[in-house]
Amino acid sequence: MHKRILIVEDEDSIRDMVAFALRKAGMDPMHAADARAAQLAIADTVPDLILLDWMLPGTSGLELARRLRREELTSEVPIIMLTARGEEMDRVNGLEAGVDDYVVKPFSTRELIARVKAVLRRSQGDDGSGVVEIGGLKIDGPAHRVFAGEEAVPIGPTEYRLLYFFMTHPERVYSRAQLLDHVWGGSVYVEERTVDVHIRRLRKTLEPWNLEGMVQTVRGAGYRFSASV
Amino acid sequence: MHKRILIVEDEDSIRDMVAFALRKAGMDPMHAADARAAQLAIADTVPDLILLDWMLPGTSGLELARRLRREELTSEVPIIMLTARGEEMDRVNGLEAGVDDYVVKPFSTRELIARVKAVLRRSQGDDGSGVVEIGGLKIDGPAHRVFAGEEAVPIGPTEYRLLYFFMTHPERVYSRAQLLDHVWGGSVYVEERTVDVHIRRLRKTLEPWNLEGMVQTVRGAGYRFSASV
DNA sequence: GGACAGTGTTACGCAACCGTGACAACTGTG
DNA sequence: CACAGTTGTCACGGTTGCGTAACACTGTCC
Repeated sequence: MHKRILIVEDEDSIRDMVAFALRKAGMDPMHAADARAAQLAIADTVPDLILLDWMLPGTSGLELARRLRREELTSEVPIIMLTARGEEMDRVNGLEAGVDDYVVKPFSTRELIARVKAVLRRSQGDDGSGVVEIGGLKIDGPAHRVFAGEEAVPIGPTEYRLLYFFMTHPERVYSRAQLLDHVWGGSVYVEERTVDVHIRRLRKTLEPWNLEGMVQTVRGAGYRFSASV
Repeated sequence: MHKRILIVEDEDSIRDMVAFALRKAGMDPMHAADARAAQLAIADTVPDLILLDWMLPGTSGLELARRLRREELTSEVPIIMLTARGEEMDRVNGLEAGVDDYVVKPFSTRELIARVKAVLRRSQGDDGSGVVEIGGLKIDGPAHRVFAGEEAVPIGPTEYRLLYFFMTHPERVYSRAQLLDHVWGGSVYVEERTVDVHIRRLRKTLEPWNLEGMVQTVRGAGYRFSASV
């Protein structure tokens, strides 16, 4: 789950500091010194988040943000602005341009990482409410309920926990042992094949809505939950 | 509907001032001087809201907030942080830890009370009138009455409190322990199975209006009150 | 194409969980 | 003090969901 973060910043010292912090936090930093380099980098690989310096040589950060919003590929990539103190006045313009958050220089790397994580969380549907929705399937943690579209899905406790884990960790393969750890809780011993059976049961409960394809088998590796069939 | 507010603050003067203001506003203040005392107080009775000083001797307010969020019983008790000016930098950390609001010292008691009320209102689906209506069932807090459509529903004290809690916290699962804490009040010890019996009694009182389906069992998790069947 | 490992499917016994009715203790009232 | 209303607890029975084994099936590698 290495998140790719593009840093658009002309000062080397700040760029290196941020890159180091991001790498330490398990993310994958790329960088560009100005707007042109940023667009080239994005054309190559669309990042999961962009850290954008307000003041850039040539095209300003604000102008770049506006452009990125207009492009289809980048219209949903979250942007965090790096601003110097005193530039805060322009917050309004930033919000208008679709910026997701601000960090005021000088900032601690801890604060930056916290904001990056928060924005990433928000951008992936996890808004902290405990409700996750993926491909027509919705799971409501607090209410302990599952919906396929508008209909409630009857589901047992273990199937529910399994589905909840999958929906909060989609697009990723988990071995039977890992699933036992996360869903059953590690301290109890059950056979690995038990996972298979519950996978089967989960598929069966999703069958009436033709969603059983979301639970996918990866031969020799485990199971994956995915929106795409 | 006396709301229990826990004040976690080591300075006597502030604590007393806040307690006095809260009492005047019709709430029920408890207090603790540090994190340890706070946890003991909570173990006795889960409050409806926590006022938490940022700087505490020993465990910091932030750390305590994180802990409380992890505990099932207190995971949804709203927290308002009391911070000194200049500590605002750490807002990010606070939001991450699930803090609901901030009040910056020095604050007026009027402001504090306003925030407390706002947060309390937000934390339960209460618009302030004390009257809640869900799916044909209406509960009138001030009048201490329940209506199914136009008809009054005869209901006992405990059933009433249980129903009131459910109707102010619908669409959400509560374990028996949580219900005991919120409806019975925490400081008394009763068996968890007692909840079952009162659930049963509540269902029976709602039966003549075919509303017993609103009280739902979630096997292995607890009970939920919901308009949808 | 044959052998084998990996996976899907089904059936079954068991344990956990929950609903229900009965009952005794408690409370307040006249 | 008697009585009605209310409450907490217990015990029993039924149901649900669970883990496991056994077997069928599928894909892969030589």
